[in-house]
Amino acid sequence: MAEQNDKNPSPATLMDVANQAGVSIATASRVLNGSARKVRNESYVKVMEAATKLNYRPNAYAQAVAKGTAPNIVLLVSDISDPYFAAVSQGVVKAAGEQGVSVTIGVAPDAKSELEAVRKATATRPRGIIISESERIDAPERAQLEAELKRYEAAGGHAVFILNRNLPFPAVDVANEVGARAIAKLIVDSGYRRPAILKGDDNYRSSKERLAGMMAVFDKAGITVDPKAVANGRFSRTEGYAAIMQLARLGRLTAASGADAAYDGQGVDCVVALNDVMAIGAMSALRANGIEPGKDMGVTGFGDIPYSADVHPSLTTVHLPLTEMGQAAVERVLASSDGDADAGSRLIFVQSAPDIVLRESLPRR
Amino acid sequence: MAEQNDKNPSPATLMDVANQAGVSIATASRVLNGSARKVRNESYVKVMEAATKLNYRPNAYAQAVAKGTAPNIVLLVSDISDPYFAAVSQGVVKAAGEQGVSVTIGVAPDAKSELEAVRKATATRPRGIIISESERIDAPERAQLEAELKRYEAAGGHAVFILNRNLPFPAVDVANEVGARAIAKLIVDSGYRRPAILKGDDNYRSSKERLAGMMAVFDKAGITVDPKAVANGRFSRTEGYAAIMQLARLGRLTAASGADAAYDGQGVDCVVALNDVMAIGAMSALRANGIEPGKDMGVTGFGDIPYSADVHPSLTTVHLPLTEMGQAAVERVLASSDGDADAGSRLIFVQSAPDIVLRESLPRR
DNA sequence: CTGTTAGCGCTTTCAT
DNA sequence: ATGAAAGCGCTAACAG
Repeated sequence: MAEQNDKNPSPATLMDVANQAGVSIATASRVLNGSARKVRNESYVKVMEAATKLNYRPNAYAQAVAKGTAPNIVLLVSDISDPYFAAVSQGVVKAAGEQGVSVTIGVAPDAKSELEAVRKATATRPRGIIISESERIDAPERAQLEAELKRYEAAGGHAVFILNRNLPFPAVDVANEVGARAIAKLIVDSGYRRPAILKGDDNYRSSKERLAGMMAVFDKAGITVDPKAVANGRFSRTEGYAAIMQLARLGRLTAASGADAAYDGQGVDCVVALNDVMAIGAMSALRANGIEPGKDMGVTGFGDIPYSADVHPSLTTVHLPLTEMGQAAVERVLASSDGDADAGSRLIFVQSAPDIVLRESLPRR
Repeated sequence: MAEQNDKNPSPATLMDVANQAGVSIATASRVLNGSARKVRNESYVKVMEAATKLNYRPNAYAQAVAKGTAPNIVLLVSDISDPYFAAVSQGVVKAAGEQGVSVTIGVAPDAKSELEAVRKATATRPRGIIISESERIDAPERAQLEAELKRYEAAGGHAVFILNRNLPFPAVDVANEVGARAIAKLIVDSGYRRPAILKGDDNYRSSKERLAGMMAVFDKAGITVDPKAVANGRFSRTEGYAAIMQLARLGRLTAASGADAAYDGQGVDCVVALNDVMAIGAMSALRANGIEPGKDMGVTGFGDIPYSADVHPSLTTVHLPLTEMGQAAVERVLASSDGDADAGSRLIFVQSAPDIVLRESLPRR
């Protein structure tokens, strides 16, 4: 009575397959996973049959241990439910998938969890670590993060940031300033003169560059942005909303609110957000204050996340190649990890001239 | 001249730490990773110091191989950039993070890639596999998928579906029908009589149940849904858009288009989408046909994805606890995997009475 | 409490 | 072309 129990709770191993096929475990390994198959056709077939019959699946971890390297890359984002990250992630996953490497997505909203996440990630010795943050976080953890990643690199890993060039690692970048100039020009040309600015942390490159580009154009047009109309916040819907609520509460937005209004009591005529989700949050807040965005006040974003076309009113913004940015990051990681020595410079530019997307939130006035 | 080269390209191993600390590798393992620390305080300190100095990070894969189990769960979604999945994913990542298990997100838009993804996933022997699909896919791969997952379960794994109870695996579920009834009632009570329905595949439970719930209410209200006003599509923005375009092209939507119009030439007075992204796509398509959603025609969705509040007009829909659904899936996976034998029934209900969210897309008429 | 010693499943020389 | 054997880094009995 052979105990050939069918519901054996453990998966077939390479050895099982080898036995079943009547070959050595080494041979089995060669046909199932190895590279150059120097295996006689006969045994090749036997092994394949055995594998199919036993439903063999290589243990990815064991392979990783034996090979000393893992077939995955990890992607760290601040928030998956933010459409910006979703779009970037999509590019990462797509590109990685095409190369047969899987991606582990980690979510780290703040510096502390980010450091933890990186530590966990390095413990898995992935081919690469891609970090896409919503802002530059100046925290004590920052130095540790850098050290950790440096060690990871020294150990043969590859770290790439997306839109953050503050740390000494390769970074995917876009022509933020060019895009900013373009939309600022549109704002001016459309007849707006008193912009409120919703920006991110000054240390976050993207925010800084976008701001610089816009300011240059405003200056040239003779517009001096009133500091009373500038608000800070993280690049999130919530903070875009909060920023406007705050401005409204202080009476800065409209002339009606009296002397506190920005621009010498005239109030602002448009809200310029340095990122789409902030713009979307801002529109909601404007409405909460009885101001109809796209009508009583112009609004612009930056990024062109997929849903910016669906919001109310649809958002006039700067198109950024979000998906491509994710892909570029993967390419860089994989190229470096394929021994491509120093695969290019530290900055990886994607698309040189961001297009501006004209929609309804910034009507000519 | 000690060759104590600092830029050694390979990370410290447990052995390095043990040597450095002057203890056995077993002891080092105990203090660094093991559970019950039965280690003398003195050696504990020495090991910790050595570990810090050498910057030791356990090799997650080696641990997994040695332990025979991995500290992660994999989440398979059809599309990360879909806000529905983003919200669910967020719940999954959050819940998993709290338990110290990391999540690997895979993207599999169709049956074929899904099967592949599951195969890759099982090769990594994760604690669990959570599958969140946008529809039921009837394809030959389906049987293989089931077989694969069954094998995975037999090997001690745990598979959980989110909103798909067609396969014999645990599934997170919500009261679709109740929600559907509620919104149908709202539609009727708001004065609408000639709904167009945008549904998903009939084999996809969520779509089917929502449809059934609505139909029951419409029937009772004496409304017979005109088959000419019913369109199929996947649960995506694109297909919601396409469905409406198609209906418009056939002249079904408005009385103006003549005899082809649904409801005996009267045309429809509202579009009822069985999911939010379809509704959003539909609104865009309506506009493309000169019909202003929320004004000329009512629109409803189902799901209450975060951005449904921001679209134009904001969407009246049925709230689904998206994040909680993700969390519930994780809890089930972890509970089962913690030996909680048969942790509950096959269906995991989240929230029994879906609320309906009143916004602007369905004004009283 | 701590060290020894087997493995975990797989890859990879190194012989044959 | 194929097998034997030595690891990969870590865990887990099993003695002390």
